[in-house]
Amino acid sequence: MPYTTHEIHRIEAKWQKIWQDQKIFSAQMDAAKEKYYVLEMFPYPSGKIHMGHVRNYTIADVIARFKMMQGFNVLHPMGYDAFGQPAENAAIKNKTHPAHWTYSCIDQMRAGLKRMGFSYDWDREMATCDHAYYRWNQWIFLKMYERGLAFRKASLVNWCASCATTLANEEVIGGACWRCQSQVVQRKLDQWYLKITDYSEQLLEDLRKLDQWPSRVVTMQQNWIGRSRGVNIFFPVKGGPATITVFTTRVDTIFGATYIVLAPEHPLVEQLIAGLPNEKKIRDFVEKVANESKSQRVGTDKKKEGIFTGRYAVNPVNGNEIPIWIADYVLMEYGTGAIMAVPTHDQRDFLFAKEYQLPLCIVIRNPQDPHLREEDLKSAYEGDGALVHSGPFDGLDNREAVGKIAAWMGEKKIGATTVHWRLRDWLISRQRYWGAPIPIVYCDRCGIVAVPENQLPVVLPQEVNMTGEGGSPLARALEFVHTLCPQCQGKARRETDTMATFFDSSWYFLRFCSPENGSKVFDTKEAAYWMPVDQYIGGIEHAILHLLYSRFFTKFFKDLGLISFEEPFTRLLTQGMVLKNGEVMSKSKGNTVDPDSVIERYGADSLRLCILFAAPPEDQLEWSDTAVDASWKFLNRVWNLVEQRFVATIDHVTATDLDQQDKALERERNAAIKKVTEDIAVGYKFNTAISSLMILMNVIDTYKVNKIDTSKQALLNRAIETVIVLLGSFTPHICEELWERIGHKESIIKTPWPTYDAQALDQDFVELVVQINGKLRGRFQIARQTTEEDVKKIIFADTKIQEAIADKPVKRFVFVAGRLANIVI
RNA sequence: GCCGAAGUGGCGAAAUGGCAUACGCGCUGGUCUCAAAAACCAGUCGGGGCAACCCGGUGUGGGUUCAACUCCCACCUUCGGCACCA
Repeated sequence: MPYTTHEIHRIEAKWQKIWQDQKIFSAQMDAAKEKYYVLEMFPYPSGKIHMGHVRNYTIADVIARFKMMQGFNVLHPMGYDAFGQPAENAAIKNKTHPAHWTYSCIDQMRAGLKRMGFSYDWDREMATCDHAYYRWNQWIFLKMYERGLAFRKASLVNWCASCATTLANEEVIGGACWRCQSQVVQRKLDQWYLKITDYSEQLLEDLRKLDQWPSRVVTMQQNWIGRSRGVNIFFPVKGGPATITVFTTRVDTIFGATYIVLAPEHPLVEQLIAGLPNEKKIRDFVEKVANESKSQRVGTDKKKEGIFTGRYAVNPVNGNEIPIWIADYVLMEYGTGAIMAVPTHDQRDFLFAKEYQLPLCIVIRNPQDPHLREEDLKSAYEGDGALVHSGPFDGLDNREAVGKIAAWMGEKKIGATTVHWRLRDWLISRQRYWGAPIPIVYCDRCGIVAVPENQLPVVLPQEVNMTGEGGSPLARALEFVHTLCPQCQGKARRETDTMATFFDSSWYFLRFCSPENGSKVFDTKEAAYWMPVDQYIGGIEHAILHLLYSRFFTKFFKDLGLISFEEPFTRLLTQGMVLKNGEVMSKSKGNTVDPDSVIERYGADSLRLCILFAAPPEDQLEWSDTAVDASWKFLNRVWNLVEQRFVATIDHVTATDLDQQDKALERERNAAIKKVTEDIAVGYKFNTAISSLMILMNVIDTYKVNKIDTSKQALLNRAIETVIVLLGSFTPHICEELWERIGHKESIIKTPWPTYDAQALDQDFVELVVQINGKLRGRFQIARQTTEEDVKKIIFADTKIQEAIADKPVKRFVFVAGRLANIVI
């Protein structure tokens, strides 16, 4: 029977049912067995699965199945990151409820996942929009609130007008909303924050432990956390009473500071300009900058603009009086919102100083041009050199001077060494409906009151009027809003913002260890056994957002004493995107390929094989219809091989004296075991693992069996079995079917992973490459153990080699046993 | 500007410093067929040669080495991240 489309569908459904009925992938804690936790970043349920999901989950599935066959106790769960704005938007558009929309998407998604035959423990399936899940969000929030890690503050926040909600810093990509790409503006609002900055040091330090993460992800996190060591310098304002604190990483240039610049939003601005003659002009300027969006303000080629306050500060190292300016190129969010300007050694300051004719003073001598004068400078010199005009530090190398000047300033109490972080606290309030309610109540008498633990969950009300406009929808659900204060029982109001959905996904991997637990956020014994996740797999787009937040939550749980490890994900794989015609597949570009349509024609196995074979997991993958066809052809070959050449009545390999053909078959069989095992284990090189199976197939195809000789048939049988077992993780349905057909009773998953015989890999004769001066000049079939001396004799006796050498003297003879000889003449 | 990754046939791609292009696609020719499809067999980096074989060749230019896709230096291109970060 050929491997027809009809047959494929029958077989795939059959085995999916068997796996389900027998609970083959159900994971139970077992202290006697070594665990392995494979997890892919759980999907946002937006409808049917797409090729990106298929790729992500196929990679994970191969790893999970491979580990199962290697005898690990594998946890491989799946769930849905189900809260979020798209559900709300879709509900508004289609006049339905977000819950309805979300659960119907989940149904479609689950069906798609099952059709692919993934090895999930479906008993652990969960969705974050279920109150059995999000009540623990609320619990975590309360624990953070108790410890001062969740707090409310009024400040400028990122606001996306099109999404009608606030955004975390991590959600602003290049000045635009991560979801809808509209420009983000600043708004002053009272909002809830998580104090992720308390963990800056740990989040940075522990990156060192992540040696099995892609280095670029580690680097991106490093940059995001952005530790910079420097000095806070205190500049007294002439005529007092204020002191301006300036942060600098270049304290070595302090003697070259010729003016000071404040950010327009700097709190001292008001005090400094009050009562000055040009007060109004300055205020107008501040106003003008405030009205610019961030991207307008920091636009790449934008000219720096500023205004003189009329006031002066005293440089504490030399007593120089320097003017205080306000300029748009200084940002309130970074450092202290005030800088000392050193135009000779900072290009930004240089451009500004030239624009407004401010003074320059060289303090680092450029070794290339030591006599350069200020008036000849074409740009700032940002390199190294010896200090000049720097009082007691003249002549010092500027890098050495950094520490010395900082120490000196510290002693004189005119500066203090400090560390500045780029990481900001995490804004989690969202003015949207479809999210976990923040468990807080506002009481006129008691103020901000946390909802007591025993009153959780604060359930999201069903009936809400959503328009996508006019603030939090929950604020209009009066039955929800009006409540009693847990402390005084007086009238109170609930918090009507919901939590950012990244909160939900920051701890789901822990919940998967005990998803049914109704009394605790997670079972600590289960978590101690299963966690950390051994292999995490997902897209690079989460390099900062989700992965940073999850690391933060993990550290928080450790501080709560619930877990004992620091990092949630031991090894991380970021899979490449799936492209069509050179562009990322997306609905808006209209270049998607529906996995279902491929499955319909070729089956899930061909789709899986095609995706695994086309490119290494981390690389981009260009989708090709012909490649699926090729995968199907290959599986068809395997199918026909079993049908036509496997003889079930012969099952033992008895022959001991193998001929050349037998040895070649055995060599390829063992080589395939070695290659597939190593390729999966070392670098998830599925593409080359599969190619080695194709090579084995090619050898099997040419292997001839004498009908009378049962030992040859036995060898062939064994080679066929090896193909099926090794292929089993890649294309599980067809392999289970064939495995059963050749007489096995148990699932292929229960079969131990095969081992190879190193001796069988050795060849009696090897091809020795002979080079002359590194150029290929001949090949010789030589017995494997031939010594260097004997090789020399054979080679130099060869007429072609003799011709090539001619009469030139041999200077050197390089010999690599079993591989190559190089004659240098 | 800074940081990171990558650049190899017509295409997807492969190569512990040791035969460049494995494996697959596509293409060409053949077997089978009335014919086609499928399947199978052979060929397939460029140039020269009837041929054995020779020459060139992994983004560019240098270097290290008996030997470089691989290591080092400089540059070009593409992609990704960060970015008036003081």
